[in-house]
Amino acid sequence: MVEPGSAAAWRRAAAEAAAATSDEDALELVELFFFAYRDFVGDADRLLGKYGFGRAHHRVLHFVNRRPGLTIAALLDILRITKQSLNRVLKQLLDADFVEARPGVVDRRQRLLYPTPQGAKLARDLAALQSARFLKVMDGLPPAARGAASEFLFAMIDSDERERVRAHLACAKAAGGAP
Amino acid sequence: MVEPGSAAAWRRAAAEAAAATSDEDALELVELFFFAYRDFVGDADRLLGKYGFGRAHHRVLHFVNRRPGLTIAALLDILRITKQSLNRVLKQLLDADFVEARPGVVDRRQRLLYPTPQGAKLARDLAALQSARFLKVMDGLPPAARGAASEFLFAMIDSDERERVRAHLACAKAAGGAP
DNA sequence: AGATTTATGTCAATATAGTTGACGTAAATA
DNA sequence: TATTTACGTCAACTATATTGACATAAATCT
Repeated sequence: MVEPGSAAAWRRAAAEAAAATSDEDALELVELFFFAYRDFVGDADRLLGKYGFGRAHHRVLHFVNRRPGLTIAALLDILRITKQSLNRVLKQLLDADFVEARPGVVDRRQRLLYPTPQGAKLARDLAALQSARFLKVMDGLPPAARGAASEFLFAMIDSDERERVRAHLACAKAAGGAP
Repeated sequence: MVEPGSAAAWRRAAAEAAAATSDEDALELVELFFFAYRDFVGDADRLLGKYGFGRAHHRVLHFVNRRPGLTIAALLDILRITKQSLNRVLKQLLDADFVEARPGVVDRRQRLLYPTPQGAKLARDLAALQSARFLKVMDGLPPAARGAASEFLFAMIDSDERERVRAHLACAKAAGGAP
């Protein structure tokens, strides 16, 4: 493919082969990301269907379980939806006794959200499904590549959002949410 | 953390530190994947809004542009939605002259879908946005980790779907779709 | 103490993206 | 000729989100 005598062409090809990610590679990554996410959420969708819940319920239940005592405002901030949209889903989870709301102790206007025992169980089951996919993938990856996957995902997040995500992870870890 | 004298505990800790992915790590990956995808699609959403289109239009336009001459059936197979759902968005794309349908030459029942010039341009602009995120991420990653990201995403796809995805990518590459 | 802000709830209308089910039509195929 | 295939379409429905307006109780400011 490299024409003999063309130093520029050779240099270009060498540079590409060495490290750079081409536009075509990037497009492939875009599509792989789409397909990977499609299958990733598919696992949980099937289980949620048995309870008459959807993805919206999953997200709420997940974050409530992961950070018990979460306020409405904090949840809205994570999910990036309006309170009206959240309220519909949250009310169903409260009615079905998967989530419980207690008035805040320091600020009684707040409603602190906690998973009920059955809520925590469903959250764990859903997380187990999705974690299982990751565990299997990581297990099949060469050890050196494992840290890369996590680094890669973190880098995919908006740069001005990374600190908040990092804080959320630290907070969840400290709370010992659904381990 | 490692109690002296406990060989079993030491071996466990060493094994974990060496390679294994813990349940807590897996949970973190689940959340990172959620946040990464949220921001990834956010880029395109903003541009689509200017045209009055949504994510559904994006997906159709993307795959039509990537594999010109795609049939309805093939598109349904990729998107995993019903033809009624596809038809609504597809009709809008046809009406707005972003996609064109030509009767199949070998089988005249088929409608082969092609992007119009302005459809191809929008598809390219959208792809450029999302590719840019990947290019930036890959550029910031150590060279050794770059291949890992692609491998990782591919491994995240359902095992019984990987062949079809591989075929799609090969097909798109051969067609030279929107490079 | 009274005024204002904050955290949250709620009603109503609307949009987008998807579903199931039923029926129609033209072209390919057995 | 009969059947299957590829696609279109009408209708009713669900899920998830939006905007806008208004209500309430608790915290906070002056």
